[in-house]
Amino acid sequence: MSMSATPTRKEREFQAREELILSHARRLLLEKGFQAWNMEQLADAVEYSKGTLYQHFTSKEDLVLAVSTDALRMRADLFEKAAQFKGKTRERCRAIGFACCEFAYNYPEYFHIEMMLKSASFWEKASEERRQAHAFQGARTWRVLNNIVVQAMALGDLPSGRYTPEQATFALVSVTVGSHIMTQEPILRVQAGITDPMASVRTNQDLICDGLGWQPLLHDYDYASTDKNIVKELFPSASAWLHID
Amino acid sequence: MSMSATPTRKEREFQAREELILSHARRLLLEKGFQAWNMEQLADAVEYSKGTLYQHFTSKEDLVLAVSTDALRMRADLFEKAAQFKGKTRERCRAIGFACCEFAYNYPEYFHIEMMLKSASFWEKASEERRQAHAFQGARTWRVLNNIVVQAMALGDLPSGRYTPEQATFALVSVTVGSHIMTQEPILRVQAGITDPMASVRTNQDLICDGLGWQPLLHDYDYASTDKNIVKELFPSASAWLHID
DNA sequence: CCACATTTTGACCGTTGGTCAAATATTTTC
DNA sequence: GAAAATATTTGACCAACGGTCAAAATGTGG
Repeated sequence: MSMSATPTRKEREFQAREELILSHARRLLLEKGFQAWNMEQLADAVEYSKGTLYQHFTSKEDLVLAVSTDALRMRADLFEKAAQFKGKTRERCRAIGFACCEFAYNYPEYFHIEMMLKSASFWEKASEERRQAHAFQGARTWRVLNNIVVQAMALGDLPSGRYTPEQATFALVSVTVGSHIMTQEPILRVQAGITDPMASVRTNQDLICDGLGWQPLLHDYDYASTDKNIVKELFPSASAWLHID
Repeated sequence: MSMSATPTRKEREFQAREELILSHARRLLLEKGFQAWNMEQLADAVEYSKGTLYQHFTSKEDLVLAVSTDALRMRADLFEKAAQFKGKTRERCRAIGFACCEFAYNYPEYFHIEMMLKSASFWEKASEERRQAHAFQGARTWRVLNNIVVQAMALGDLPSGRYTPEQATFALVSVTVGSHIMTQEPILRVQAGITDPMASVRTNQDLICDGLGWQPLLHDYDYASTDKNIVKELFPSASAWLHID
């Protein structure tokens, strides 16, 4: 019965078990999607019973939302790290693009899950707590990118007359999400002749930035050098998904 | 036992019933999504039994895929109609943008369903016939847009050195899908201050076109006149979703 | 060692997608 | 036009699964 802020042994055990459950659920989601596994199987995997799972999560949807929010938190972390990059505003925006690819490489199932959250009656079945946690992490990623856009306009790198910062940020978010989803569509990949999905995503981001008139434009500057620095300083492990010919 | 190509009475009745089922399923999907209705309820609605439904569709997923493909066919029809617009290549591309908004307005549930198709184990449960039908309609929409891009490059409206036609088409498809999905996200709508979703989608398409250097650029030409003509000639009913201040 | 509190369990429930033998309707045959 | 043959429709039934809860197991304090 501790009144202190430090967790008791019980509380720590509870937390450790929750992470165990989440890690196994993440694996199942990655391997099988949402439908092709059930709570019984997950209970077997973590070596607890079904009833115990429901002490941590109100429903299967609540559990999946928790997995998704965990991933979203990591993405926000990567975004904040990328935003620290020293350079012009467009270079920093570019660093965010790398962060998003780094994330997508490590959590390839994430966008699928995120799409499920939008369509189904997921939100009704999830607990209020987890809904708020998800919204909070989503707001973090938005804020990081929007801050860079605001600064770019303040500095004059990005024309401020035609589009509001929010419009520009929204365009970047939309093209990024859309590109990640579309690159994961096998049929479209063949039609569009895509061999390097991450490169396609970043190309589309460049198109939006150029369309916004974000200086310096793609072909007026040596972004190859920028990219080298971003990778070296922020994402040394990016070579796993970065295909440079 | 007719050997002729014209359908017998039975075949016509079967076809009519299939359309009845599809129209009720479409309504249920629109009102309740995927989970919040079951095959029993659909059977009641069409005044047939569950068993009869399964003579038309191999599974609930197969049925939903059929609804989705129907919608996709209408979209392809609208695209082909829009591509006929007389004008510069970028104006025709713009007409496609209008077609997509017209479609999204009439089938607001479509993108949600389309996202379900990507994530879940939908395809396994659907019949081979319906899978092919869906791929065919998808290919139609791609082709229409890609043709315009190819022509634009041939005419010199669109620089052909930097991006391939497929890359340009892919960028437009990605930004469109991403924008439609994102505009349907209530939280993001507040964050981005979006009051007119369709306008946001079309703005993002313009940004990609400008980024590609598709002449004439957005602010070098009187596209307001173009838009008036597109609406008048192709989509007279667009006033329902077109908010012009 | 016992009494009490907490945690864990898995049998059980309701719902739902899907099946199939029986009932019903339709067509063919004589 | 009645009986036989064929085709269609039905809804009871099944299995799978998310979720619940009384009982068993475990832990705790005296």
